Amino acid sequence: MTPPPRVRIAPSPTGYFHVGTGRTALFNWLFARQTGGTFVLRIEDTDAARNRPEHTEGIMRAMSWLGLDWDEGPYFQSQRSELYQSAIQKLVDGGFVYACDCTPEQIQARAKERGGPPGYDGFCRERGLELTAGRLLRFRTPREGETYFADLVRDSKPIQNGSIEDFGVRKSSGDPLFILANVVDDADMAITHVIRGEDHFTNTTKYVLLWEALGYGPAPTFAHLPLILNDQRKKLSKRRDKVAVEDYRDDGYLPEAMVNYLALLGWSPGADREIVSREEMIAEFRLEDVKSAGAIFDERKLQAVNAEYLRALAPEEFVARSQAWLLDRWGPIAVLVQERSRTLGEVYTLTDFLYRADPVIDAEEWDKGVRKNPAFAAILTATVARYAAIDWDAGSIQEATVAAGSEAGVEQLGKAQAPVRLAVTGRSVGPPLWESLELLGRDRTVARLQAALLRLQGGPLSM
RNA sequence: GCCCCCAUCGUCUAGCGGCCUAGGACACCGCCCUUUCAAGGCGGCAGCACGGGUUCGAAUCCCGUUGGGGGUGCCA
Repeated sequence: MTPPPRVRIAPSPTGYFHVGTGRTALFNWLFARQTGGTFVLRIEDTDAARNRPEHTEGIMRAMSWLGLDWDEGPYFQSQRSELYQSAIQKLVDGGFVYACDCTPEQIQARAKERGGPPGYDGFCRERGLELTAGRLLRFRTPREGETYFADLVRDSKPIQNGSIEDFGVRKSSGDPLFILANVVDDADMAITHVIRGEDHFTNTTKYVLLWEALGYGPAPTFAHLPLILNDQRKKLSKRRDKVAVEDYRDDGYLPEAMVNYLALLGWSPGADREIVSREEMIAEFRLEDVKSAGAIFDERKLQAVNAEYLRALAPEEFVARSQAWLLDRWGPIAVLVQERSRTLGEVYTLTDFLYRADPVIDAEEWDKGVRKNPAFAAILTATVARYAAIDWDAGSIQEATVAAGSEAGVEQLGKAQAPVRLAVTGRSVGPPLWESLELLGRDRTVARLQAALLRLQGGPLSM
């Protein structure tokens, strides 16, 4: 009998939990739960520059929200350096690595000069540079032979070792590079199945080369999952796509619906079913059944799935869960409207802009605001531009609004913020604006400003 | 450029040589139900990228073409 599998999810702390990471975590989790295996959480934080403790909390919160409980960890690569150092020493002793002092510029320049492909050309391979600190260590990729790994999801064929460049394993700072830490940890944690995104497919050949050099025995089994794409068929990117799991949580999706939808991206329960319980997924999930083509993330379909889950809720539970969601949004702003409210009813109208898809625009106040402020449009245009480029906190928003105002020739803060307040909240009075915008979020704020500009274009005719 | 992967309705997918006149879901469009809007029911629109093979038979296997994606960092 083979021992139960050990799998892992290994996110790097980048500040949010990517839906692709969520799907990968889910498939690992399903596999572990189904086989009685172990699901390990490992934080890959070898890049000290990008490393922040609060990001790790975000990862764990998102995983918990999705209901993906881990059995071991979190392990932190930043706390396991002895392990990597001894692996590096092993590579040094075995003659598997050499020192390199080329700068990226030099490497690039040489590539350009010879007109060949970019990438490292092996310049230092035979220079016999001393393996001192301050120098990058590169893996001496065999020139002969080929390397192969089997994949449960997609076809893979042997790769000519000669086509693999001498990749770095230790930074000049002494810290391990991703590939090294990744291999060492998988070996140390006895990972049996590496289930990860297709973007790691090419890395896997290097992974196996390293694994063998370190004498770790049989390599794990691999399963490279199809990428989740945007509607341009490109890898989902933070810059232009809604990629953070927490954003979907904040928009009011149910975690069980999110999990169900994510499972449908690359896998199918078959028999013309789509809505399936967690238990059914655990029972029926097969890595071998995962599709190998990329899948576009379609929020409309997610909405439909979510709507089904919502309708299936018992009424009391629906009330409880929607209340909790409402409270989350409204709580932080409540205290800010206390001194502005004459009745509890007004508390609602002063804060409704936060949890409605679009603000309720009071036509009278809008017309009056536009009439009284010749720079109305100019201010909105200037804020749209500035809001895109700032940190999203109350202080920065205030600064940017003041700057936008003077750009539009308005020095009074009251006048500069009025159009923004009208555009975003629909009213001329309300809670403090900067905090309101911070809570509302950059995307929604900017979208409303743009909608207001559009509304303005039809404005003069109707006045 | 080079290496690798992928290819069924607009989108997510079922299909793993005959059950395919290609099924389901989302979206869209009708009709029914309904005081309204949803939900629900019924129906419609829409796809095997192309070209060669293999086979009695191909969406399913093979080759090529085209198209798409990923990788090509002292990021992970």
